[in-house]
Amino acid sequence: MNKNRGRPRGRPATKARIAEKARALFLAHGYQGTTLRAVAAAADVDVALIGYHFGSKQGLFGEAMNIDCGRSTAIVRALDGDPAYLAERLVDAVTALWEEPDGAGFAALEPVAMRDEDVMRVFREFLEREVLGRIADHLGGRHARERATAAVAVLGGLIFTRYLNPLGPVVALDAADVRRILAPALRAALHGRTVPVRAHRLPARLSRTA
Amino acid sequence: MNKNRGRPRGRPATKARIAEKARALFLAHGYQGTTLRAVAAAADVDVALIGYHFGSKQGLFGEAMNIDCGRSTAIVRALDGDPAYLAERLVDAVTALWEEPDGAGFAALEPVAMRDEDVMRVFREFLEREVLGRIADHLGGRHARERATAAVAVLGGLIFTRYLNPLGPVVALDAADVRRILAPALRAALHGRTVPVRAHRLPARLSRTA
DNA sequence: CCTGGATATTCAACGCTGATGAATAAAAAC
DNA sequence: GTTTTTATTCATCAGCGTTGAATATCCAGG
Repeated sequence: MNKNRGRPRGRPATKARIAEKARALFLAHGYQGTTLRAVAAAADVDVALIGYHFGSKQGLFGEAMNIDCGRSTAIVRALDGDPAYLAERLVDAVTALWEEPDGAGFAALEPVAMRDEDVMRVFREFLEREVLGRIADHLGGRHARERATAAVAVLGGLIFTRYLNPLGPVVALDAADVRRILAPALRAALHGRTVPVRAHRLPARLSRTA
Repeated sequence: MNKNRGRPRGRPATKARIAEKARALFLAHGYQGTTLRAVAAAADVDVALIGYHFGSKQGLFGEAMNIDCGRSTAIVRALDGDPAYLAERLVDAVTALWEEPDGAGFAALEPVAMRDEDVMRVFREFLEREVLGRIADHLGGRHARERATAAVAVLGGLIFTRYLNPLGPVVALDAADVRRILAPALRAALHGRTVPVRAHRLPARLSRTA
């Protein structure tokens, strides 16, 4: 009568394996693009076991993507340290600012923040004065303010797509992933590199598309 | 033999009625929250008729939301052409999308957009489905989705800091300036470069500050 | 007027999704 | 040694978007 049913022998870390495979699939294909059956197949497990361990797809998502952040620091302090990793520290500072564990982060005012004009103005001033201004001062040089503006645009993009108007694929990342994939862009913004190849021919080429 | 089947008498504007009801439902419940069967029921029509008129759910969304012509396709068209200037074309496509001269751009819904949860949701789905998905498909390769996510974060930053919650220094730029200072960041995001120097020492260095 | 294609509509089914209750086997508690 | 708790599979559900076929009306050519 016996099939593969019932509790298996030993203590296989099945739940952890499911979460691990789920995380990889969520990162690769996004939330909608990842089916529970695909996760179950990757973990070599029945679909129903996911429901047993995690309750629902959202429960699996929440647990698999569990943000491990436990950092708290201001943007300004990110300016100190090795200039080579300034971009990484700035990205980390933004994520840490929201995802502070003890409810002290900006995450508290997340849900309704977008509809409140006052909150948005606070935001604007924070980005413009605190972030942009300090970054520009720190960078120095001829085009410091332009480069700082680009950097703030990138950081604002992180804030916008992850917290204020959260996009699934951005939320799916943990803080380390965010740093990894966004730091290169922020570094390019900070360094203010121009077009690396054949820059002089750019405008003519682009005039048609724009 | 006759049922309710076949072409009805007269010239009922069925297609327009479907799009109209669909638009209301998309705004009320979002893309995922709106089922084709609900739309069909609201329009007093069979589900299959939607497929006949609009091809797919995405087609219905595009037509109902008027983002099919010259809007989402502007992003798609930017994908064609010299890969070396893909970043420039994408930045231009976003600015052009808002700053279309004849009032046809997104600028029309700008003032109230931020406070309207429904508009934001549509916007979110536009970014996630139309922009991120198409960029990921176009890039291909192993980390295509990650790189597309980074790119959308950068483009979202432009949208956020220039249009939705306008920051003075960003608004002060013209379209050419925006392209010049933001294209390097977007290019880095698209190429998905990792840390250029001493990458292996990164985690230890950051653990203190972050 | 008649006829034949083009058009618009419903019907019926498919394969897939996420979810759930029941059966079962091992482990843990008593 | 028995009972309870835990982990797992199986079988099935309703709902989803999509598709092929049937059917009724419109419209153009004779």
